[in-house]
Amino acid sequence: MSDLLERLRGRGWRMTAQRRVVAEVLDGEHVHLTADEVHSRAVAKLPEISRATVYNTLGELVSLGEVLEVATDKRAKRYDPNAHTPHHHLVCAQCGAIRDVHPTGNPLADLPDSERFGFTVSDVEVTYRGVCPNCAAA
Amino acid sequence: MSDLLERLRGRGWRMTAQRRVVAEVLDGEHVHLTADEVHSRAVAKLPEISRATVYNTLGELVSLGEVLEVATDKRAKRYDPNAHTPHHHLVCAQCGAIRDVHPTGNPLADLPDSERFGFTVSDVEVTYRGVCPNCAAA
DNA sequence: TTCCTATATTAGACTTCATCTAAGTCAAGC
DNA sequence: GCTTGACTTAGATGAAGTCTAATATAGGAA
Ligand SMILES: [Mn+2]
Ligand SMILES: [Mn+2]
Ligand SMILES: [Zn+2]
Ligand SMILES: [Zn+2]
Repeated sequence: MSDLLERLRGRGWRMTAQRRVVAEVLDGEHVHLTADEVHSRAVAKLPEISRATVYNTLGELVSLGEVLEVATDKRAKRYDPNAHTPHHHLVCAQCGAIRDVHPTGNPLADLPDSERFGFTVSDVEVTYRGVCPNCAAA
Repeated sequence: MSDLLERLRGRGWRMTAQRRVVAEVLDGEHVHLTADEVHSRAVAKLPEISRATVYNTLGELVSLGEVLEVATDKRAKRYDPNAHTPHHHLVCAQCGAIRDVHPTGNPLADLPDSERFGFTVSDVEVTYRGVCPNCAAA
């Protein structure tokens, strides 16, 4: 994730303790935290960081294309640092756990012109739903 | 939609003016209204209907499987009366307009076992994004 | 038809998630 | 070290949705 920090500095981002901590919290694979979860974890490293700054920073990271917003359930949005390798999501309908997945096939090619209603289609998002092994065991 | 009313009555649903009006408002193709939009349109037909009743009724219709909740953008949920013919959605990124679409292909088959992480996968939802003709013209 | 009651409706308080504001702070260039 | 415009903050505000407890009514019973 210091790649990220380098890129951000290069883009003229002013580096602050708060921003560094948010970026650190977002490091890892299959990471899809809510803003509140990011805030809790950030507070553990930097007790005085405010919710507003977490929201501001996440919003900036999204604008810069470094983080994706995902809205898999109907609750709080989640933030996905895996923005540079296209992927889709597999969501547990019970506990909300999310995994990154890479299906084969090309869903964009599967939408015939007759089903495009004159839209310019640029993107497709596939969400698989099911029950995770943990929830199935319980 | 009187099909719907018949089915609901058959299931022991107590028929009230409010429920009838909500069901009427949801009639049609490519209908994906927010709860607030349903309420506004219902008020036009039955001025004293409350927001709580609209939310209650929509929730019941969803539980009964007669209406689907769709969360295509990060704003209010939308309610989709087209629950009996499986379909996906094409969303205008600018104005939020939604069309029902029927892509070819079988995305469930496109998720290899190695990408299922032990989940029991039961459902897949495909959301296409683009710009509608209206927004492209403007 | 009238009565009864379980079910439905209502206004408005409350919750959650998110954004905004205006005052204070500080990173980084000079 | 200064200066300054960008950053951070607490708390107010807003939007979407849920809950509550008082009131009304659909539809079956008599
Ligand atoms: Mn992801
Ligand atoms: Mn639809
Ligand atoms: Zn689970
Ligand atoms: Zn549009």
